[in-house]
Amino acid sequence: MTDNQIIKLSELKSHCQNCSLYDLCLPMGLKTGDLDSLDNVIKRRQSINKNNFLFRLGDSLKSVYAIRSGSFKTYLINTDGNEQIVGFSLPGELLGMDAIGENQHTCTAKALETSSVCEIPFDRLESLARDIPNLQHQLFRLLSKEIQQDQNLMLLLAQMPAETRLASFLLGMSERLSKRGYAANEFNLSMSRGDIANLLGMAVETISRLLSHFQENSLLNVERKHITILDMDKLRQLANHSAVNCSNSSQVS
Amino acid sequence: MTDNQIIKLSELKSHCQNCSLYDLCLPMGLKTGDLDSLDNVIKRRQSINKNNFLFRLGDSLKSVYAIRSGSFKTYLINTDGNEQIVGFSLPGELLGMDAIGENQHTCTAKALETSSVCEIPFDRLESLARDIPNLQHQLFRLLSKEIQQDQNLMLLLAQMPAETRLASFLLGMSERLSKRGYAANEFNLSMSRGDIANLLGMAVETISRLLSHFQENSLLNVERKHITILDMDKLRQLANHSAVNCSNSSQVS
DNA sequence: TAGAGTCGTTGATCTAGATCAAATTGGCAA
DNA sequence: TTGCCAATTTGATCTAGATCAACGACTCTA
Repeated sequence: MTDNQIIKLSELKSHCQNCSLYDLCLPMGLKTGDLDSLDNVIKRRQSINKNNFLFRLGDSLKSVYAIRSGSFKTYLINTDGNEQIVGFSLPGELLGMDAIGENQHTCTAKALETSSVCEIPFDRLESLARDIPNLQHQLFRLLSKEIQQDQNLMLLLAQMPAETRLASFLLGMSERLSKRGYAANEFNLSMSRGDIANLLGMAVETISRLLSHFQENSLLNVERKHITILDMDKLRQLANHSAVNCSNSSQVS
Repeated sequence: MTDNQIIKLSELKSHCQNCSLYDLCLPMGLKTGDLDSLDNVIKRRQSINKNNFLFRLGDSLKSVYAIRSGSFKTYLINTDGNEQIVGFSLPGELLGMDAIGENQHTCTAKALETSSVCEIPFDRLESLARDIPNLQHQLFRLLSKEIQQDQNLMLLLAQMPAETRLASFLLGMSERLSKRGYAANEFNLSMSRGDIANLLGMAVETISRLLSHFQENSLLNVERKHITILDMDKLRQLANHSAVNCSNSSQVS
């Protein structure tokens, strides 16, 4: 690799236009000129180590964050002091929009692995949205999509048995990851069994047992965090043909 | 009542400025000039009979609706064809924002009783939001508030026992109704036991038993749909000091 | 590289709340 | 009014999945 190429590479990495997540992230559907405006607003790259916080419940809203790599869990703290995970976030998703209502974050976002994000100061994003109708519409879309996702998760929690919940969760992860260019049938879960259990309203033991059970039935291959989906159709059947997108963060498409 | 008064009354009823829900509804925080613009956009008054639909899953997004009187339930249909209620909506709340993401409604809104709404064409609202920064911010707030509410309901569904769920639901209804000027400790539930059970992910029988139980313990007085809260503190305790706002519609404050 | 702590798995038991069954009440159409 | 249907209540039973318990496997630290 020549010096020239190296320079180009670093240049590539620093603009929305050339970001590999371009069509997943906020810029989707913006015209070139508008993209430049957005580009100017974004504070690029910030690295967060595993178990560190991107923001915490109660933090005042300064920025929203586009995830470049890694993953996060977002959770509430209930009155007993326990966490309730409300979503896992993957690259290309926008995190932190929850705070707009109260001007402060209503949940905490913790890195599940070393991750990197683009920081977007919110006040500038909001004023930019007034100048770029398309961006305003995009933001409305993101928020309303998130509501839909949460509602689907509510449905799952309110009336689906454990098996359906887990199948639906795995299917959702598979779909989201495949959108990001990863294999649909083979991936690593960055979150613990406990985190999955918490999100789905079940006990860790039940998650573990179901995974073993899925493996016995040749639906999955489970090797610690590494999941291989062997029979997608069967999994879909168990999931009632509905994959939950438990992102609790905003996805464009 | 003189003719003159009648005329004035009808005039009163037809403008946001004079609506009794003024400070609950969308106009909150807008300046007089901006209010006039909003006023011009609103198609006033539409009456919906019990069990009729305000919109249905799949309908294309034309308008959002501000509830003037009555109440609605909003629900999804799961893959087995069963409904999953995601919220109940009361006067002063905005219904239909769910549709922005896909440009079509992702849930169905059905009147629980004869109700009346103000219809607000969405395209005009969106363009108005670009001209009125405060309105744009207001809309962002509404959407993000709804996300918060849904997340709190998720927490309830994922980790709280039946008793806490119902107590929290009743507390939420009480709080919302009292904001609307009704008594906090005495109200009518417009939805059936079955609807409550569905929202909270429980069986009708459990709802019924718990209500009887609450009554035995002098927490409540239950007479069919009419609920009187006798011991608010105790109810709060059972609810873990968290009231779910299961509005699935947007509330300003 | 030993030791401690965390995470995951598996088995045994228990229980909150579902499901099934039946009686009671109320609302409403004819 | 009567009769019917839907909603609610109450009781009896059953079960999915929680909880408790014990152990094996990884991972991090020193």
